[in-house]
Amino acid sequence: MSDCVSCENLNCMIKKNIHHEGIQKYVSEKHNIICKKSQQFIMEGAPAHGLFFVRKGQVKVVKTGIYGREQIVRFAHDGEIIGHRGFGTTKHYPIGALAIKETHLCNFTNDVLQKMLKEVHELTFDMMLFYSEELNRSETKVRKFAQMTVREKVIDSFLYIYRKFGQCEDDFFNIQLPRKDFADFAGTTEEQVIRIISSLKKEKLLQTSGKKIGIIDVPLLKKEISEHNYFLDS
DNA sequence: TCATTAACTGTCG
DNA sequence: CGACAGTTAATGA
Repeated sequence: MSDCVSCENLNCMIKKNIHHEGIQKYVSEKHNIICKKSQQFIMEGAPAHGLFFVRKGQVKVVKTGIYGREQIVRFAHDGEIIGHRGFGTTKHYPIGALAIKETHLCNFTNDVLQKMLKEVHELTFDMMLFYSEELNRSETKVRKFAQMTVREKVIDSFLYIYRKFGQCEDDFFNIQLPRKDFADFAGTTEEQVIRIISSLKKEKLLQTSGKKIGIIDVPLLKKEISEHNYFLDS
């Protein structure tokens, strides 16, 4: 349970490199944390105390905007890293993070992680790939916010959720999010999201049932935004 | 059951 | 397109 050897999460880069010499002693120093639904485990602006790996669960990463408006920076699930920008020279977390549903986390202090990265180079390489991807995503996001209409941003958000979390055979996302969260992620308001959802429902591209949302026709929905945007995997 | 939260609608600037 | 107000539906203590 606590040592990564028996961990079932194959997406985790620690797990991937667990066979390397010398990593074990660091792994034994990590902390296991269990967060209940909607529990916040990183406070924006709080002193950084390491980095979190999602072992199992769903997390949203949040940043408070200038007018007190909340922006969802990204979502994360099994195997992904949270709080990585608090690592290194940064002394405070620039973001907040909270569990969407019950989530199991592994926490490494900066100190332990630093030693680990200096020793296990394959892990360092995987970290670099992660940072590189993150940068790529945020660059794409800048363009999205600058050039897309609200409708396109909302659709894009749905496709992001679809890519990331998928949906079951009944065509509903494998994650439950209130409309407000879609709004905070797409950079608009809850009302706009609601309106776009109902118009997409009329077009038979989307379906809802209470809080559940799902895409009926993925290729068609993609077409809705690819008219103006050369759609790359963001 | 009541009280709170979330989903939706209409309107206005 | 966003902000506000107001109604209805769902949720849960």
